[in-house]
Amino acid sequence: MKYFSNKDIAKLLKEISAAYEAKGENRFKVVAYDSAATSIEHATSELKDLWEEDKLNTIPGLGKSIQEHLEELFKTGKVKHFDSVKKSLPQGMFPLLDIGGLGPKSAYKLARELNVKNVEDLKRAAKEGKISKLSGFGEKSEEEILTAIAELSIKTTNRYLLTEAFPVAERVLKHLRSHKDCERAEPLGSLRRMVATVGDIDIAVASKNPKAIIEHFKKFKEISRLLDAGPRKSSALLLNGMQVDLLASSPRAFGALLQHFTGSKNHNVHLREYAISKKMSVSDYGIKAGGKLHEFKTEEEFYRFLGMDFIEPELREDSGEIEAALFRKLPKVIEVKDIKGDIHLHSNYPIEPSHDFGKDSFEAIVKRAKELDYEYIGFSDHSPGFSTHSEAQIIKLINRRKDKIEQLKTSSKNIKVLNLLEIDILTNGQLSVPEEGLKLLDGTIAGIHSSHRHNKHMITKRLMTAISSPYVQVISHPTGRLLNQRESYDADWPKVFEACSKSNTLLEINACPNRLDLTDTLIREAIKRGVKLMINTDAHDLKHMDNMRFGVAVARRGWAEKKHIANTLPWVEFRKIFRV
DNA sequence: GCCGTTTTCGGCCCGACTGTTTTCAGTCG
Repeated sequence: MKYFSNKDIAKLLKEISAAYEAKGENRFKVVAYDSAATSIEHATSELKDLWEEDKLNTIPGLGKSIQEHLEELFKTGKVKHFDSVKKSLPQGMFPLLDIGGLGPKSAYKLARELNVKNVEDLKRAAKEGKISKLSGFGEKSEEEILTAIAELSIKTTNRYLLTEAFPVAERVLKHLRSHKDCERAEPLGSLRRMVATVGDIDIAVASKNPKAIIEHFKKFKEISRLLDAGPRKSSALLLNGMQVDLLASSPRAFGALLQHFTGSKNHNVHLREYAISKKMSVSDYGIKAGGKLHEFKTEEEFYRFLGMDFIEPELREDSGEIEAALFRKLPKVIEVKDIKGDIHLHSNYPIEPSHDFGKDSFEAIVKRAKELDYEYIGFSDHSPGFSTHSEAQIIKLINRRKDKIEQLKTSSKNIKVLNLLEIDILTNGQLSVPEEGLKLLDGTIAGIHSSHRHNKHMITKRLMTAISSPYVQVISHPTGRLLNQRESYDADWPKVFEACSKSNTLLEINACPNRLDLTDTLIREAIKRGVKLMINTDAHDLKHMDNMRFGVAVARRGWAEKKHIANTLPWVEFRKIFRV
């Protein structure tokens, strides 16, 4: 049977939402399906896994009815009710929903009136001038449709890594800040919330002259097409296919704008519903209460006015943060400055020829670590190939490297150095370095680097074996995901967490921007189960050592506090984890 | 269809922008 990924399911629910809207169903039902779909798109666990663990109800917006439909989907591969809903409509409307600017109503009308079956048909109809003849459509909309169809191919379907999106945002910000009336310009939306991947770039500007800012924005060199531009809001598609949304407001009301545009959407909806219950009304202009609009320069004032604590952007996912803020129960989440060391670092030390190793020397890494004010670092080069070396050879190589690192330990002032290796958890669960070799090290980081497609049972077994080893202190990138490339593998996480908690094995939060692994939801789950974590950059290059902030961000999204993260400990405490 | 420090019934965020209109519907975030 077909595997249904979150993406597939979200698309399916969006189609059902569109179908209901086209049919003129209760609009709240339409919204319910749509928000369930959005919620699933943003979920960081696969729904199939959650369903197997009976935890579908942890996804906001999935109630009894949709959960039952999903159960049917996972069991039988289809949902009879969905099929019958879609069947009563022209099938050609669904492919049209991908076209920007076309919603359910328009897609339905076009599919029905023009009998189009797909995007190609619609393109032909537009070129023949058939669309502009329909009531409700005109020449402009016909033109818009053709443009939007042309853009389908340049608009990438993938979401962007934070490291891809930030530089683009920086260029837009630089352009905006060059205008004399720009008082502040900030990246918001999922970028500010540090979601692992972002779909577009949202930017807010504080200015006494928003109109001038919008005019200035329109002149940004990288704009391919302006999607819309009003007096305070504008959207544009860039040459690289990314979309930028810009919102400008007076500095007086910038707090509410920051809040509004940071999202998430679900957070805002929940917040506004709460406001209504208190006879207030929230918008991006401020908070209306007692017939008066209250404006806020900062978000702190904004949240305080609603009677709650300030909520860090990374927490705004409508996963309990509003209730926590009301009851002063928000976590004091970890910050970059709390980090005292980074122990997953790859050097250019040639442990064996033709090995995957880092770009920089031990010495250069030590120097950089000192600049970052770290108290300790760990060299965790990959272990020598298991299949290409005998045990004796592996031990010899580890010994040789040990000598080099020991020298470094004595010569390095003001920073402690750990002699570690990142070893492989082999397909049979065994470690890639024999016990005698492990004894030569201060500790090990173990990770799965092969056979990622093993089933849940096998992966869990492999992880459990590594966790139970007295020589393994840390499990690296525990889910194995590579954003936009490879899904997480499946493991029995509750079981893994329990084992880690018992053996005091640390789970890594890998800060590499295309990993961010553990994921935010698993971090939160792990913490609840008493697992200790640590954040490492897995740097293969000095520059990568600066990625720590992404690891900290994902930890924050998982509600991690300083006390949950082992490498916030000072050296005297931290060393106890290792054999030093 | 979802959800609950406002309720298990009866509500459901708020506003901008566009095009086709003569006051609004559709789409988007």
